[in-house]
Amino acid sequence: MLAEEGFANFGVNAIARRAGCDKQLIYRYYGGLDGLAEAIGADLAAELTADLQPLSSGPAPQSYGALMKHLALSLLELLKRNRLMQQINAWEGAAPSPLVVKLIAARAKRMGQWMFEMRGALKPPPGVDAPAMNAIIIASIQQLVVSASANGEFSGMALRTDADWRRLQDAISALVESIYGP
Amino acid sequence: MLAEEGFANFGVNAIARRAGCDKQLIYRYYGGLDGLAEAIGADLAAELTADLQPLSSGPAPQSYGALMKHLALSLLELLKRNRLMQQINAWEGAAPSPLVVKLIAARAKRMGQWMFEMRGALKPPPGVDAPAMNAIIIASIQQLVVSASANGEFSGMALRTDADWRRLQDAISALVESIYGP
DNA sequence: GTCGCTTATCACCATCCGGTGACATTTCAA
DNA sequence: TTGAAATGTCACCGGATGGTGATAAGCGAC
Repeated sequence: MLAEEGFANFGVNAIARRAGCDKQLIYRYYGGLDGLAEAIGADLAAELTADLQPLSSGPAPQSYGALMKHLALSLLELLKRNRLMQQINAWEGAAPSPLVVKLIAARAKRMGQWMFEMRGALKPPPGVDAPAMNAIIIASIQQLVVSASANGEFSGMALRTDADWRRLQDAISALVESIYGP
Repeated sequence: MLAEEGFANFGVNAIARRAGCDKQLIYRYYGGLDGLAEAIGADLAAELTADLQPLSSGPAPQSYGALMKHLALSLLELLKRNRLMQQINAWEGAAPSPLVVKLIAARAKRMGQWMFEMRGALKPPPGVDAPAMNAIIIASIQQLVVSASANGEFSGMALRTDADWRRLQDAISALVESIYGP
């Protein structure tokens, strides 16, 4: 329900209606929305772990640039598929409800671990503010995926067909290379 | 009110309460929320025009790279200051209500005009997908400003103090240069 | 003054929300 | 069989929402 409709009408009544049961059961078994958020957070962390698993299994990248390219493109694919994570991103800035905050924390923790594991001993080239650059790259990916899912485009760039997305992948690849080298 | 609280509790009752008048007046003078959105849209367009005005008055950039750097940094400053525009960006992906859609359209139109005027005859270097690159740059700026205003950071990069923002400016400058040249 | 028009205020409606208490039903062990 | 615990269902509460009709207050023209 969160993945499909977001956090707009997310409440006890709507959940119970959709689940086909009485809302009282939500209070009895989860202790209200707070407890339910806890459960959803745990579920999301598990799902995220499963999604991240295959991405770490390939051959280790040879350079920091190659690593970041892999990371960026992987994140793009993962976000494109996972509508719940899109919604979390979309609602992060709009309505930071306790539920959203909880889910963001669960996601950030898991993502950080993954990044750390994959980085290993690779170092960015000197003279480049890698954390800032990476923040810019990740931020753009998040924004573009969210806008694509909401409007099918961003700032005049269409993001609907596979060709559109391939174009974006190429641009991201070129951008990462021009920052960190091949 | 939109700038401060966003679109979360934006309704006839809340507006009337805040304005210190009866909600009936909103229906009488604006024809409900739809008409009010129209008026706000027009107001936003005017405000945006005023904000964009001084940015176009400087010396014309010498290269496409210099132009884009100027555009990106200007957009960053403008967004940082204009909380209403932050809210619009934040709510674009979350809850595309008719009001948000109207405001987005009003903003996109004005921004497009501005971009077109400033570009003039400058051409990007060959072999670079400039629209895609620009979309990435603008997307990252939007996401970073929204996250900064909501959380004070993004993906582990703090965005609170002036020094933080200067660091981001430097990164954006370096990034644009590495794409388009100096 | 008094009429008519614009302006503002109030009371009210149906609907939804989160939350709670009381009741009916099932399950299962003593 | 009986009785208690677990489970499911329903009705209700106060408060909020969007929306509308009736009523009162100001105010200028004749």
